[in-house]
Amino acid sequence: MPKIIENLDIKIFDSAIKLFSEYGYKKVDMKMIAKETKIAVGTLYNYYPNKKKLYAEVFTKSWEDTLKKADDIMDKDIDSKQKIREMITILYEETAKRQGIGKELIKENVFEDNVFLEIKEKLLNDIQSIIKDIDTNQGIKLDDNMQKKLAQTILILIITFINENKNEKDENVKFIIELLECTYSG
Amino acid sequence: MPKIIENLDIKIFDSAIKLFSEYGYKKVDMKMIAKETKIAVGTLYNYYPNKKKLYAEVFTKSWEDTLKKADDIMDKDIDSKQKIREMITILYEETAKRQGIGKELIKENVFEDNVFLEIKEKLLNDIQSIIKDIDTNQGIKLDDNMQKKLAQTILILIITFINENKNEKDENVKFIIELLECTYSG
Amino acid sequence: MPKIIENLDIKIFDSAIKLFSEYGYKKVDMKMIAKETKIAVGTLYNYYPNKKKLYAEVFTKSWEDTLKKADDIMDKDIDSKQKIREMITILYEETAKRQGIGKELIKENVFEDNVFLEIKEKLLNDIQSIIKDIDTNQGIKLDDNMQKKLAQTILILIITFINENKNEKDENVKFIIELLECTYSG
Amino acid sequence: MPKIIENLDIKIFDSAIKLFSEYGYKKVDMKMIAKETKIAVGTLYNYYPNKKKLYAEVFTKSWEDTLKKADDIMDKDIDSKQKIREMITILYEETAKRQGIGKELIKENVFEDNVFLEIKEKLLNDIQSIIKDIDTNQGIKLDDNMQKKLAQTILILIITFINENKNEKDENVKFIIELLECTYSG
DNA sequence: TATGAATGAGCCTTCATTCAT
DNA sequence: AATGAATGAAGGCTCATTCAT
Repeated sequence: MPKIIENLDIKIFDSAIKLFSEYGYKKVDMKMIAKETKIAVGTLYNYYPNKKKLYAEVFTKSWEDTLKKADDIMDKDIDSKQKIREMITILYEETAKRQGIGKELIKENVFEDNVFLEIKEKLLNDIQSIIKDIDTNQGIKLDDNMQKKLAQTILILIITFINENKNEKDENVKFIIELLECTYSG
Repeated sequence: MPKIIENLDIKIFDSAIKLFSEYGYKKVDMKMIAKETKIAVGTLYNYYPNKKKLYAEVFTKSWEDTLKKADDIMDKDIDSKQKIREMITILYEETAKRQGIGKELIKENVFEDNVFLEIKEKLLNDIQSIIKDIDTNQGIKLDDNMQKKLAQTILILIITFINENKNEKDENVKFIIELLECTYSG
Repeated sequence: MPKIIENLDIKIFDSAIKLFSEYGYKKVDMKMIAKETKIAVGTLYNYYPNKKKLYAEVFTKSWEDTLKKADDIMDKDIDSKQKIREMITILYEETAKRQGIGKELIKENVFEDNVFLEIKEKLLNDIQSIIKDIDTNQGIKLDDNMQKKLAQTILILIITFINENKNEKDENVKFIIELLECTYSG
Repeated sequence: MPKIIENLDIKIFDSAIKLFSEYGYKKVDMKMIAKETKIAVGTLYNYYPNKKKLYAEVFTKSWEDTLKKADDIMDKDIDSKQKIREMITILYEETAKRQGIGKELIKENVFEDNVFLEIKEKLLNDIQSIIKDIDTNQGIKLDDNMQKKLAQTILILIITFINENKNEKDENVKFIIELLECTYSG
């Protein structure tokens, strides 16, 4: 068995997530990631073929994780208002963990790469289907385009508030929830 | 014999705004701006000390312009619901003109520079004061933090929808207005 | 007028030809060329878009030069035997000037780039047409494929002998000429 | 438990010859050779100290093989004209098998290593001694330098024609033979 | 002041080789 | 002896900025 550092892919991933979150894609260079992981640059390339792919991986995986947690909530047997609350809360908390990475969802022109568009689409679809779910439970019927815009609103507000109003988690979440509820009752 | 060019600072500014709007900060290089202005690269540096400052200038000025237009609407003697509508519409249209530039408001960590934070703060303050105005007219009293978040929401939704739902101007504007109105009635 | 180094394209070209001749494509790096030219690396890229293109330029130009000289001889009003002699001699002398560069004609798989195949094709065509010319003058009629192989033979022998039998210019040239003449008389 | 593999040196050699023949020195990397041999990269280094040496080995051995076959023909009891034919034919066929490897004989400055010069020298000596043999049989006396150049010519033409006129084996061989015969009769 | 060529730090990526297991 | 992950020097290219004219 060869020289081995355990779970190096994960360690690299973690360094990358940390650095990308803090500094954003551009300012992080491969040497930084290697240094943070305490390995040589070349080693990175045994696990991720290039910087963009590494970023894409970090980006995708972390959002997928988040979505999984959101889905888990959807499956819970609780009333739909409560569901919304928990959902927004979990999305908020997870996104907060990786600030710099959430933002890439907005500045898509940094990457012509489709990975980002795809994951965003997927993310929005998921949120939208959660909204649809809630709609059904509440006996309300918003049209598709409305649902889509609502999903976009939720996502972007989460990202924005995390960055803008750093220490107001509870108010931020409350605001988003109320906005959503108001839409239903309005 | 150096040719003397009149209003060169403005000409450079115009080229810069055009290019940054279309391609965003990163993809525009100083040569492009020089070429568009039909001057030499070196000349740029006689008017703007570096790329970042030039961008900041462009960014600031163009948003200030927009805000002026929004203020004009506030001074109009029309009912406050109509005001909201016109306001959102004008913000939307102006922002749409310079996509690439609007987005920088979100990805602020690209620049450690405060110019962007400052202008954003100013922008939000202005929108917030417009909201406050409307509040007063409607006899409603939202607390400051609420107002601030509402301002943030409006701004970010405009930027987002312009980028995401390009050809749906009317629906986009309508959605934002309704969201806002719902908040008041809710 | 900006800072300027006169004929820098030519100076770079000359450094490149010198280094590529001596060390071959692979071993020469852009920094070496810059250093030899006494300029910064970036400056190279103002004149040649990348290493491969620079090499291609050097390669093409130097062979075109050689061919021009060969053509001049073809136009001379001398007997065709004498023509062969002068032709081979000039090809030999010119090629000798840039050893390392001649050899690229053989190891074409280094570059998938067509520039090299094209210039080789052109070179062989030229030599072949010279051969055809001589044929006509001598009242001999070799078929095309034969002429082509003869052209290949001349070219490759020149390159080979220059590299292998460095200090035997006269014998090398004589050998090639005799080989060619023997073909005609045989 | 390390698995012990029999004749691993030979297996590596075979993989290497196959890959170098097909792709040339540069494009083949150690991982490819390891993969082809179905062993680990590290294992290669237990048998060959580095890539260059492995290549040199492959190169040397395969040419030695070829030469042995050429020698066998020399020992045959057939008329010398026939000998030339068979000799050229066998050299051609063998060289064709390993294109990528033949070419290294020309671009020797890729390697400062002497192995290539040595094997080339040996190869040329062998061909030259075959020529000498033929000379004697034909009662002709070419001087040494002439013989050497003839040997160089044969070798280089074989390599060249294989690469340039891929599907013309018979014409290629015929051309080389005639060139050689013409020298004798001229 | 205008010019635009010159500068060079900086960054991604490759791959032969090493070495812990 | 076999493994294959880890290493890191090396090299191509970019582009904001400088500065001689």
